[in-house]
Amino acid sequence: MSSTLDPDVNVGFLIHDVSRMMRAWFDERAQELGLTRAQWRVLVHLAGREGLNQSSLAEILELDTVTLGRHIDRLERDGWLERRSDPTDRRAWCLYLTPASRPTLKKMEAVAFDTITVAMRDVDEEERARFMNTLLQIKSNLTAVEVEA
Amino acid sequence: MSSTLDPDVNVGFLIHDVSRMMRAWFDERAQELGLTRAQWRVLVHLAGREGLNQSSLAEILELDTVTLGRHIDRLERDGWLERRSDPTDRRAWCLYLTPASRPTLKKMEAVAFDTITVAMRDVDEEERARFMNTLLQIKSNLTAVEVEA
DNA sequence: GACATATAATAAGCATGCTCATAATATGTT
DNA sequence: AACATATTATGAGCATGCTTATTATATGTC
Repeated sequence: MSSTLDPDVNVGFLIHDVSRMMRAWFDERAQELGLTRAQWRVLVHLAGREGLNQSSLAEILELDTVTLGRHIDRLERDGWLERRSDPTDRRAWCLYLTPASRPTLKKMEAVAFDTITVAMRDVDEEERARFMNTLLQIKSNLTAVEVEA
Repeated sequence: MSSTLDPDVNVGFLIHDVSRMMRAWFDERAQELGLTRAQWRVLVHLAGREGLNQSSLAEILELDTVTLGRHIDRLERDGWLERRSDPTDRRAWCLYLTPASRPTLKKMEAVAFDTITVAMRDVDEEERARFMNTLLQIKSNLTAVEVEA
């Protein structure tokens, strides 16, 4: 029978496992910096695009506005970003990083770099490039189907 | 600067995204079958190894015993598996699929197959094999580091 | 201007992962 | 037998993803 469905080599399970393991590795090292991986992801994508509102950022992150809203709540509470009211739309908030978050983002980057270094040990440059390409292809395939549906 | 840390091409974020998107795609199609992806994963790994206790199954799934315990609660409540007391260890439960779960597992397999088919569109056999190998390598790298730590 | 529709954000609540703490039982040592 | 330690499972509580419903405000149409 096809190996596709063998749980030990099913590519879906494998991606899920790898994702979970990388997350765990990263979170363990990043814990002392006071930001979770998901929170960091929000800040990274906000950096350089400040002034965005929550909906736009949610779209970039491919997250729900609800899910992002909760992250923003906690990030604001903990002093990583600011909500400023939008002068042109009273429903919306404009998002800005606080000065405090810059150095922490730098440190998180180093942890991310370490994570990738460990994960990719013994995977050469060519193989990494192929791997990334396949991931991008899969992402694009799934995005395409979603749009159709 | 290294592209490694660009959020749009960071391999960690990419794996995370792909994992999330595959999960969403799968869950949407599997919803009517009454099992979530995570629950299905538990049942698939239990099938063929019945009589296991929760700790052993948690180890196979690389899940926490707490996390697995909650899945078992719901799976038992919904009639997908049975807990039978272990005659040799009064702390432990032995786990068994119910007859009802077999046909549903078959259907879930079909959904899994479709998921992979969609995700892997335009990725040829050789590239798939390379992709799987890299995933396995990453998993092994992360497992190795965990053991060291 | 009034009404219908769309958009930005939040509230409530579920599933899934985790950690830390606890209860019950096994096991190994003395 | 008694005690210390390990193992099996659960309880409580947090973070992160989701969906559905609601509130407030914009926008487009009559």
